[in-house]
Amino acid sequence: MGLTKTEMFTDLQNEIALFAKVLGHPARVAILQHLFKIEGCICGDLVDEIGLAQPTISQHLKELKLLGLIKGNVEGTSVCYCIDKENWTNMKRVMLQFLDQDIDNKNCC
Amino acid sequence: MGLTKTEMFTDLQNEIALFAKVLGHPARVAILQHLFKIEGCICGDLVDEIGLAQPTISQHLKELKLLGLIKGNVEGTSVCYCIDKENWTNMKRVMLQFLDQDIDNKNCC
DNA sequence: TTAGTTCATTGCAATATTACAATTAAGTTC
DNA sequence: GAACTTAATTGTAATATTGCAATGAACTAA
Repeated sequence: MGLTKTEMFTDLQNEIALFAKVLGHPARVAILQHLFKIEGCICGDLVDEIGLAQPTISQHLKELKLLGLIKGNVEGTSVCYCIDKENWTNMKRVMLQFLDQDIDNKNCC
Repeated sequence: MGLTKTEMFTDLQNEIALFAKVLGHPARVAILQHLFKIEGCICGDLVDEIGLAQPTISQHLKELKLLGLIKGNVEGTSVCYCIDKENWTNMKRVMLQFLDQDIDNKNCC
């Protein structure tokens, strides 16, 4: 069906999955890496940098913005995108708490 | 098109995206959390625990297994699934390196 | 005002994902 | 063997995602 049954899961499980999902495309990973590298960015740069068409980049930026990981300020004809530091840190905290589990494997395998 | 153009991205970017993608569904997050909690598991438990149908759970387990995050041992009629510690640690390392970036935001916003 | 620039939006096609009923496969128990 | 249990596989339907051409919106420059 392509439709995730979010109502069966906890808020935290859904939150983790949403964050992970938006990171689950190499173009969005590349965009974020680039924004970290240059600390502030114009979308035109990204189209050249990444190699996908402008509408495609624009759409990926939209998804990142929707989750709050980046924010954009209009500046003349351009739009300046950058990492939303506070939301990034929050996302990082949620993901680290999930990822940084350790296990004994004493019962199995 | 639904088809990711992986060839435009680095191996690392694709690897990060693949790991993130498999974590991008709450059922798989829930499965992993459960495996961590009980340290060794039978799939039947998961169907009851999570509430999706058996084939759906089986399919999610398959994806987790494909990425190597879990492994399954046949044990009689049941299959014992558990976290693949080594691969989990590797995934964690890759993701932490990506997530744990800091930024100054001195140029923008 | 006209032309140019930059980015968002719309519309569409192709592929991917999610979910499950039905079935199969492989083992156990009697 | 027959009946039962557990989990994988197959087939199918519905929705989501990805990508881009075409277009639109907003600003700038001449």
